[in-house]
Amino acid sequence: MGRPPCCDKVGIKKGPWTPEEDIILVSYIQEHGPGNWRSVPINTGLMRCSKSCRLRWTNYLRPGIRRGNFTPHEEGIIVHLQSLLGNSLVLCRWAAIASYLPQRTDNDIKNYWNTHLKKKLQKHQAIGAIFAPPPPTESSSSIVIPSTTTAGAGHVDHHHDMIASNPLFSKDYKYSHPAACSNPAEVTQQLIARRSPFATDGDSSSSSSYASSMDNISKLLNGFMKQSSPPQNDAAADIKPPAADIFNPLLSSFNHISGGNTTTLPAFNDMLPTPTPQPAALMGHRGYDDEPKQQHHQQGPLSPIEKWLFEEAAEQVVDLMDLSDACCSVPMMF
DNA sequence: AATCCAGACAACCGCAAATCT
DNA sequence: TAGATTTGCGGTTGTCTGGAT
Repeated sequence: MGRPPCCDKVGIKKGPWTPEEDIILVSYIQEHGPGNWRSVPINTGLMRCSKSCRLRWTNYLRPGIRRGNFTPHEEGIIVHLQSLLGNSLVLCRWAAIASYLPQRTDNDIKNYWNTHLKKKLQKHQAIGAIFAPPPPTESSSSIVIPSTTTAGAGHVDHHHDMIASNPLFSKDYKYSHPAACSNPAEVTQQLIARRSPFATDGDSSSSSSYASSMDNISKLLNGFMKQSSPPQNDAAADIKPPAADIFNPLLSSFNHISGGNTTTLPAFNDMLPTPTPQPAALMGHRGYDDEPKQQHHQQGPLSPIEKWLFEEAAEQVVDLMDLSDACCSVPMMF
């Protein structure tokens, strides 16, 4: 007696998305906005489940997504927050971490962690196991929590070790991360400031994110518009072709934006990610897409857990600074 | 040139929480 | 209030690509 099924399981297409499917999805969302995902495959004729449509949009097609290499600054944030969120809660909160990097998706961050940062840290920790001073004693005041992440499976992590042994903190991160300053209060403020998706931190690279995403979609649209071949299979033949009156303005808008003009397409502007760190992400609340949008824009007070995390982060940075000072004379292995 | 292998990343799966009737 | 359903998240898998042999 709940909601009707979003889609029929029979005939659902899986695997990589085709440019045609992307176009259909983008054009539909451009017209109707994201949300109400169960209606997307029904109304577009896409042979995909609503879940797949949402994932495709969220992780790939959504405007504002920044693709490509992660900066040392971003790496620092990820490693830092992963050391906090990934080891202090039951699960690693990729969504919470992603909320501090509005231009990156949780999937991207997760992938980047698993393919790059995890190995980087493991390598460093392996070296550290040989050269590092004795581990802290149990009398240390820091909280020791069993790791539940894949990265840390089977061992207990100490926050200080995690951060102090972090090559990003001791090298690139130390000098590029705005939070890597000597004032713990400022560090906390900076972390809190990142709750705002529109907070500027002087990162010049951030300005390119929207354009790069627009560029991708523009290419997609261009490629699609050039194609004159009919759908290659029966299933695709059933797909309702997007109307030209949707595509033409869409294409011109994308070209306009990706061409360097800062004027944004209003409809897409409204759809820009609202990556305000959601207390829900920390508290386990599951928000819905069709929730009132202003809810995501509100900064709101910090949840108790967030407060605790930020306070602890500030305390740990103080300790980190002590450690960094102590280790400054030690040549880095990188 | 062909094959193998590892890295990168897109997509899927399962689960839990929220929502609806 | 119960049960069905949707939605979102984290973990995992599958596929593609580039480099090495």
